[in-house]
This record gives sequence, C-alpha cells and structure tokens, in this order.
Amino acid sequence: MSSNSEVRWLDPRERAAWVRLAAVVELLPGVLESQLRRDADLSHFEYWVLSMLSEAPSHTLRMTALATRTNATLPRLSHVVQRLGGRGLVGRFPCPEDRRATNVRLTDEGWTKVVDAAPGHLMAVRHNVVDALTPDQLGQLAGIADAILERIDPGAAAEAWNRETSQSDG
Amino acid sequence: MSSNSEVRWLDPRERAAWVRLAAVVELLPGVLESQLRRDADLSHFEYWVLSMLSEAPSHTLRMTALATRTNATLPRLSHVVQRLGGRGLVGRFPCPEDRRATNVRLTDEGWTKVVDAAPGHLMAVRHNVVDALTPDQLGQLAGIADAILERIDPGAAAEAWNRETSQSDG
DNA sequence: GTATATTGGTTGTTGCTACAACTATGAATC
DNA sequence: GATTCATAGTTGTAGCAACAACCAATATAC
Repeated sequence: MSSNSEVRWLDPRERAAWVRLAAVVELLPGVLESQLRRDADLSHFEYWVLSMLSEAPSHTLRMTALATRTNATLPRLSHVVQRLGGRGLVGRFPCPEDRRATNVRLTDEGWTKVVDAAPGHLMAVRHNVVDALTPDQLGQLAGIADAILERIDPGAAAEAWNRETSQSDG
Repeated sequence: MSSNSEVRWLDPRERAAWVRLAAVVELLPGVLESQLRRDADLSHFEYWVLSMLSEAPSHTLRMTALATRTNATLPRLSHVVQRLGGRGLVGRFPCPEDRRATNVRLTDEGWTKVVDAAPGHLMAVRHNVVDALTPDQLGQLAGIADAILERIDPGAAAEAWNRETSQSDG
C-alpha cells in the first residue's frame, strides 16, 4: 500500500523536536489539570471557560463566542456550561436580540471561584512553563506556536490575534 | 483566601506565549487523532504504542518500559494493550525471567499496520509541525520543550534523553 | 521459614469528550 | 407568505482515560 522509499522520514533534529513536543502535549494538560482539580475542583477547560467570562464585558458571552475563545466545539461547551450551571457558577438565558442564541453569564459565586483559583493556577503555569524559559525562549515560543496554529486552525489563529491586539471590540 | 496584590500576573509577552501554547496543546492532539483514526483506524496513543514496539528489539517490550516510552500510566496502557490484543495487533505473554511482568510483542499484522500507517501520520506531523517551522525554530522548539519537560517530569525527561543518545542499550 | 513491604499489572467505576441526530430560530428565495 | 437553507444550540450515545481497589510475585526483615 505504501512505498517506503518515497517517504521523507524525520532527520535526527526534526525527530528530537517532535518527540519532545509530543511529550509536552501529552503531559502538560495532566499537570495543570491535577493542580486545578486538587485546589479548586475545576478542570483546566472549566477554568478556561470561567476565565474567559471573567474578562468579558458584563461577565457575559454568547455560546459561540465562548466556544471560539476556548478552542472548543459547541457540543462540548454546551455540556460543560450545563454542569457549571448546575454548580451555580454560571447562568444561562436566551439572547433577546437573537432568540436562537444563548448568553452565558458568570454568577457572583462563579466570579469568586475564578478569583480564588487564579493565583494557584498562575503559579502552576509560571512554574511549569513561563518561568522555565528564558525571555528569548518566550518570544520564540510565541512564534513557533503561532506557526503551528496557522496550520492546524488558520481561521481561529487569525481571529485570536485580532482579539488580542484590540481588546475592546465587540 | 488569596490576596491578589501579591500575585505576579503574566505580562503581555508572557501571556501571548502561554495563550498560544495552550491553544496548540488543546488543538494539536485532535488534528493528529482524526488523521490516524480516519486513515488507519488508530488513536494517536495506539499508534505511539505500536511505533515504540516496532523500534524495540524483537518488537517486544515489558509493560513498564512501554509505559515510560509512551508517557502513559500503567492502567491506561493495560487497557489499550488489551484492545490492541483483541484486534490481533499485539500479543501478551508472561516474562520468563520475572513472572510478575508481562511482555508485549508486535504481531506480524501489527507490524504491517504500523508500516502502513506511518507515512500518512508522518505527513500530518510534517504538515502541521515540522515543515511549518524554520530550521532555527526547530532547534529552539527542542530546547523549549526540553525546559518544560524538565519541570513537568524531571525523571522521564532525563531518561528519554539517554535513550535517544545511545539507541542500543538494554 | 514466616511476615511485611514493594513491585508489576489488571479490573471496575466514574466522568468527560466526540460524533451524530435533533429542535428552533432566522435569512433568503420565489 | 410558504419553502428552503443556514445558524445556534441541545441532547443522546458510545468510547476512552483517570483513579482507586485489587491480586500476584518478588524482595526484605526478623
């Protein structure tokens, strides 16, 4: 089915980079996950959801907007928001302007939750990633991750970049 | 519970790097996963397992060794190997030297499977990662990922490095 | 030689995600 | 204004992973 002779295998440099990235991608989520689970009873994705809401005007976002900001599919987000709603951390109500849409808003309890969880999570991110790198490496990482994102999700990469450079658009 | 004033928040540079890495970590597995699932009916982890076996002497490895090489826990590996065994891709038999241990060996069918799946997977890795980066970035990535691995799993990082530099030890 | 601890692995339970099917609203076409 | 298509989101099902409990075999202590 496949003729090996035509395949460009990875040379040692390429292989070294790929094996290490694969290990990071495999292990890093688990590390952050267990810190949050232990200290705040939150999954990393749940934290990200609450965090994005906490940065939004009125602590409110539409499902679709929240989905793109969290790199999630809509079904996945829907389930997670349902669970968070059951715990009283967010509220859901139909959008008055477009009645297909639903708005998600952080409750007071949810706000408290993020504020309490943030320092610990930040410490974990610092310890395992940010503070492990030199300033040069930090800049390199942004460029590298950007290049990869451009391949795996061209639209989202560009959109996220826009959001970041103009924080206050609708 | 937490006094915000003492927390060192991420500055824009740090935040940019972290947000992008988080997105990569969130999205990359799914991309590779669906390519393998579609083309070879294999999860990325299953592929990794078969691949590690294919590189081992006699296509055989003990569970614990296979677990460290795939960054997996033993329970997870056990389930996966059971499924792969059910599909006839690997065989399990007790280790004669230590009867607590079990050896896993790639079957002929399993070997064929990896060989057929490898080119497509390699193309995906090239397209989404390796070929997206400049030679400089490739070197930087290895260093960055290494630094992160050193934090999130010190022992394994060192061990993997040893394996890589001396391919033929027992 | 027996008791205890450690190592190597398996099995069961629970929770989350992916995928697919479905409902409802809005927009577009005729 | 009825029909068709697209958009926004929910719900149900199946499969995988994490965690904990468990069993078996080996090493160690006495």
